[in-house]
Amino acid sequence: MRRRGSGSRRTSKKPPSPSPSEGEMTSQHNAEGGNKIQSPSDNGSLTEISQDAVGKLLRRANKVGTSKKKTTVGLCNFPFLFNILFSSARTVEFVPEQNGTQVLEPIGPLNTSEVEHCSRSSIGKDPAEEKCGHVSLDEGYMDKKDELDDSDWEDGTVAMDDHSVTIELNVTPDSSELAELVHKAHLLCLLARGRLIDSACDDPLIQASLLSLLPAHLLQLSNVTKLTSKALRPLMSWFHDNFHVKNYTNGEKEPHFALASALELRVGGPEEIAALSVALFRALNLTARFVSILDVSPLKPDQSFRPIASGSSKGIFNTSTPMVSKKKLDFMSLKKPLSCEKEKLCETSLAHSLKSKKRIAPSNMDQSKDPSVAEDLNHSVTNFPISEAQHINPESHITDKSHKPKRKGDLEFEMQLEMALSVTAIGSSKIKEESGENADSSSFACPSKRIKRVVGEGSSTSPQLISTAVGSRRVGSPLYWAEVYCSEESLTGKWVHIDAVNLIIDGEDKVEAMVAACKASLRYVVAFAGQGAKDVTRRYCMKWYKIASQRVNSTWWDSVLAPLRNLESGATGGVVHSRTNQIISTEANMNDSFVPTRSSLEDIELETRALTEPLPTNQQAYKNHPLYALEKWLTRYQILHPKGPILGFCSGHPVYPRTCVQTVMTKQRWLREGLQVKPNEHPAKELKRPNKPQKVQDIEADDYDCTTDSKEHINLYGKWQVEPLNLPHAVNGIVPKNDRGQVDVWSEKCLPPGTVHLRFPRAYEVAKRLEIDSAPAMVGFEFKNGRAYPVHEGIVVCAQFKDVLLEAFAEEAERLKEEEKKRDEAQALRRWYQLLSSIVTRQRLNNRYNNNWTSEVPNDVHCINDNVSRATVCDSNDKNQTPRQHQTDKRDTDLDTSLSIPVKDHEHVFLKEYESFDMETSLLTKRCQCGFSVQVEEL
DNA sequence: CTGGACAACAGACCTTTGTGAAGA
DNA sequence: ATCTTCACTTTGGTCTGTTGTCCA
Repeated sequence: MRRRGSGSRRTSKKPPSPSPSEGEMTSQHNAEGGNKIQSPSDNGSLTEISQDAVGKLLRRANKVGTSKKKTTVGLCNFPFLFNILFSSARTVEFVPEQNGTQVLEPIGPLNTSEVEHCSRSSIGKDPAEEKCGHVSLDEGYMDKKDELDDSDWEDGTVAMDDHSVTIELNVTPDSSELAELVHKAHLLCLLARGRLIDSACDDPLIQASLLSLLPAHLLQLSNVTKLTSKALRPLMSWFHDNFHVKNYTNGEKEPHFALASALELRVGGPEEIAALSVALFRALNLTARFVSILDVSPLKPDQSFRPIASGSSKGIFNTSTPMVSKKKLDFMSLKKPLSCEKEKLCETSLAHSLKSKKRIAPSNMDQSKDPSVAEDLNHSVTNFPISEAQHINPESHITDKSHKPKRKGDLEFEMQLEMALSVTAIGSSKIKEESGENADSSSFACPSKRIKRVVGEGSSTSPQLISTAVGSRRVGSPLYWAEVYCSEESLTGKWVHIDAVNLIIDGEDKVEAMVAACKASLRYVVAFAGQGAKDVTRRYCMKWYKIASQRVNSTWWDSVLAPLRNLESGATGGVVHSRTNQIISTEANMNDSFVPTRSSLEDIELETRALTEPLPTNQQAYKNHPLYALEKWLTRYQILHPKGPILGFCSGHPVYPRTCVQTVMTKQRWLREGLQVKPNEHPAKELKRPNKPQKVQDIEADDYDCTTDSKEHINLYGKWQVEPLNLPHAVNGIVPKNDRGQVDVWSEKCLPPGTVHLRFPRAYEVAKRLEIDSAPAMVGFEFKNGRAYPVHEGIVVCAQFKDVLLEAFAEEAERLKEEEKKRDEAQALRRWYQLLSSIVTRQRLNNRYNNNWTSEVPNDVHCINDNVSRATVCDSNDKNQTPRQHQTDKRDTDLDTSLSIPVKDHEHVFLKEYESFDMETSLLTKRCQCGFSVQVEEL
């Protein structure tokens, strides 16, 4: 089945729960299912921001849609945006039992996995790569779409291939705006997604299940008061032995349920495994965060968006393409001896709580045994058995420094093989698509692909190999990990990076290299805890200048994160968990004096990182670098002052701190800032004046050579060369004016002391009438026809006249209003007179030249007030002002005469009973007892 | 293959204070 | 003679960011 356009989409049935419209989104959602938002400040603002962004997006897309341009990129995502945001709020008070039922619904409300998938995989990709594969995805889309303007969706091309959606992306001329909106909305989605996972990590059931699996000696970690990263290694070894990353999806399951499934099967996607590690830490009363790279669609258009996420990371997210084939799983399982003990344990612990009927073959289960765990207690990560590690997790060998390759070819082949197995479903499907052959065979058949090794220089561990097939799609990129707060890790404690997927502990400085090796960038790294979030990109990104331009406007991002940061710091800052015995009370309730909190210490740490970024190696990076500058890349109006210190060199050019870069301006520009150049200051910089055709000025310049120099150069001055503007004071009510008899009011700062700027209209006339000295205020220039025209607005007067003038203006305004009213009334009278005169004239002419005038009288007689039951037709002054009248039943042959006879001493009375109304002509005929009648057109 | 340097290009920015003829 | 209105003509050079190409 292949559906295209909205026509066919309309036929799809709606999901059970109606989707709220844009405007009602928040309220409806909150009402639905009784789910409340925990923190109004949090979700309120977040939702508002989300709504705003999504609303803009919709409007923008609708606009583009109506202009017959394909902008499917935004359209596809809108419905998901709604849903993801709902999901975000929905999870705050999450009850596992309820969700179990939700998840089991065959087609429920669009869940976030679809959103995630689509947003990760759909945006900005080539049509051929666009596979968003979920039926409910399309249905959710349909549902929302129906509530929106149908017509605006016609241009989006969504073709369905069985269970997949093809999205075509065409770049529109104003796509930058759209790209930014999509970027923002996508960010919000991923934020919400992170909160979902974080919420799942707090699930007591999952935590309890994890604890039940944990060997007794590892349980002691919960009593450790002085935690170091080293102490976590046995735990991570055990975890890594027992939980495996697979190209496996938990389908459409809601995160809590997906986590539970992964826990039960001990196999899951990277996100699930990382989340389980977080849950485990939290179960052990450790302060832990779930950290995720928000792999968001590009901020700028025309940048292809290839999600970092490999298919393996989409465990929770459903994907369009089938996940790793059964064959692959079997292949993996064949390598791994099984241990069913854990599985049984797992089953018993979860069987009652989880209704999952899915069970992966036991072959996917654990292959490690308890004894090995015991042995590994004091084992470092790098001593992990090579073969086992490789088999357990293809990526785990990355961290293995002691691994000795047999032969280069063999190693490459093995790596390729394992990568192929661990690669995402999308990856495998892409291989199929691109090579047109079996994914397995394609990956196996290319052992000659070069292996790139990225050596990460770790602080705690030895250099690690990060491997990826060069030229192939990105695989193994870390997307999710945990951060555990280790109080003994440094003087003040430290958040320690723990990547359970790749078995890396305290490898924060390796993340960037690993991500870079996968041809990705970490633009946003966000840590989630306590339903909140905090941007910790600085911790992992050493080359901030590379990502700064790819990040959204920091003001917006900070405002989005502000409420989430509070939640996050509330959860991790001081008292960690209410159920914990390990109270780390570094927070406010210590005493009144300032106590540095974890959050504030981390802020300082991140800020320090921002200020100690290493010098870039390429010159262009200095162009807009926030910390460093090369003189070469300064702009026309920039200068180094002071010129030093030199922080280093780049390609022979000295590197200066950015703080030395000062902006220089002309005297005129400083004037606008309310500043003037100090006397006897030499220009800090001279610019060559552009060679404009000077016309007459050239001739003058020839005559006065002494002025040529200043004409040819623009003198620029720095901030240190200026002082506050010293304008002449207003004296004796006289406004100091310039040589043009006006005051240049670039800003309020430019007003001479003792004067005010009055902007009301006709101010000049009012001041003139009161004989108050004033000067026109020139507020700027308008450029028309290649010339500058001064723009005047209001006047400048001495401050003491302000009130007088304002009063006068008020009186003037009142007077003008009165005059205008009188003028209007006079004009109305004139027009009435004109109208009635013309009517009478017309009647007279008709009477004189056309005896059958009555039949031809147009029905254009308008009675202004048709509710009036009386009409006075006598007018002693002007008989011609009688309303147009005609007698139908008693016609005088000489109407002119009849009209000329004043109807004195009689006032026509039109009684209701004598009225008649002609429906056809809408004419109401009123009759007086005297026989006089008036026709009135009903308005 | 990658990154740096450079050129080309497009868009943004800055510019910065009437006059003469015709008609009322 | 004086005042008011209207047409005139639609810059253009430089900076800056982006993109493509070449080369080490």
